[in-house]
Amino acid sequence: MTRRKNTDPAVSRERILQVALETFAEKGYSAAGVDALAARSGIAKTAIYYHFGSKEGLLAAAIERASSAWIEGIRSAAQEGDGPDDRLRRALAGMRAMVEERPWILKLIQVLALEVGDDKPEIQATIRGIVRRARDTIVQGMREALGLELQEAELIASIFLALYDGVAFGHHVDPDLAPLEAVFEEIRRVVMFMVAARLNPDLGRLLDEVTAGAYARTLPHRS
Amino acid sequence: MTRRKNTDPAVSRERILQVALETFAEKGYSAAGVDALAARSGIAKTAIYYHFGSKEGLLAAAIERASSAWIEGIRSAAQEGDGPDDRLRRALAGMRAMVEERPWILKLIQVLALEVGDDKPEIQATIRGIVRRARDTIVQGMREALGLELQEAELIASIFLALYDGVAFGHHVDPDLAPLEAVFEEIRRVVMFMVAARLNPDLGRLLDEVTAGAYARTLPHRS
DNA sequence: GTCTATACGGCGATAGAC
DNA sequence: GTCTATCGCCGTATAGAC
Repeated sequence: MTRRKNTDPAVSRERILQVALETFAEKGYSAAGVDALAARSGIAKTAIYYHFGSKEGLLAAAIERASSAWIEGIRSAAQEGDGPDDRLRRALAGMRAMVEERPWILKLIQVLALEVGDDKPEIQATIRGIVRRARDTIVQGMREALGLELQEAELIASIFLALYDGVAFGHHVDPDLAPLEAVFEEIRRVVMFMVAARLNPDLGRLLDEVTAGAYARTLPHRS
Repeated sequence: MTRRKNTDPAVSRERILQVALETFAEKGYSAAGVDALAARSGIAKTAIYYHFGSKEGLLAAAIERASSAWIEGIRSAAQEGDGPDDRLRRALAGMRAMVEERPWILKLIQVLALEVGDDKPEIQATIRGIVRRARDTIVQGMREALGLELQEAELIASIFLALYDGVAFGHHVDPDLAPLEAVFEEIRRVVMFMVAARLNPDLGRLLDEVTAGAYARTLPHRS
């Protein structure tokens, strides 16, 4: 009648992932030692290596999980919206909340991509998967919101995503650089601009002319 | 008549900085050991600590130098342009060249900000200084190009910078996600849009209406 | 003030017995 | 799966030479 400590390996995996994510978020990746993770999760250090192969593998697995929840959260928030404009607003509200309340998710993704998995094809693939999924979710969201296939939807989604990443990074570096309220409002207008320019090619050209005209009006003749 | 090994400490400093930047760029920050840097530069390991205090301090110093040259390069490229439109094009060409040819500069800045100097006020200050300088250079560039003080110029510059950072990150993660050619062309239009919307407030409102109209036209009536 | 030699503690990772 | 032991490397502190 000996009680086995852990009948299910999945339980151990979950426990480690949870502790790892908490600790990485709290203290940063490199500052969180594997020994400490093992102690905190009550699981042997070597078991971590058995499950995830390396500390980097652990980070990748933890991020994989967290980013899925994160993408899904924004997606579902957007889906509650009524009409393209409202959907975009809700999506942006969700994205902004992430930057303000859970900045470590994006931070850890960036750390993993920049420092850790630079020459590990498997980890690179994980990150690419996350980025692709995020982009494809945006594309799908635009498709649903507009009810049609947008030209260059993937390009727009990529830029949208890049803008978000960059804003999150900038806010992490210097929260006072620009107020998030204004930044996200401007992102909204920029995204609307990019979409509108594709919905009607004439409109795109018109916008180009209008912006060019704005310059010309400002500078009647140079030198 | 003994020949002193090093009459000038600045020479040592320069040598280390140069080697460090090369090695960090080549192998990544954490993968480049201080031992290797010392061996490659022919300077004792502990001398590095004498000059820069820590490995992080060394990275900060190396980035400080590199980013100055990098900002200045883009700034001077833009200044050769004739008129706002041409200046923007040249600046973007310079920025794109940086992403393609020297991606490690931005990468190292991001690493320093995200992982390394997360809780070291001095290093945080260094990074903020770089970001602020980059943003202010953009603001100044717009001022010179347009010949007037733009409303919300700092907001626009921040978003421009964020967009650039994000694109560089995305390209590092997955070069095939979106072609740089198209991405930078779209950035150009987005920046022009943001600027034009400020040059004439009516124009800003018009653009909002036009984009809103584009949606309405696409979806005459929902459900 | 500039640099070197030596030594230390800690980390990620591995090997082998259970 | 866990445990113990161990390895090699890294960043760092210190004492002292020029």
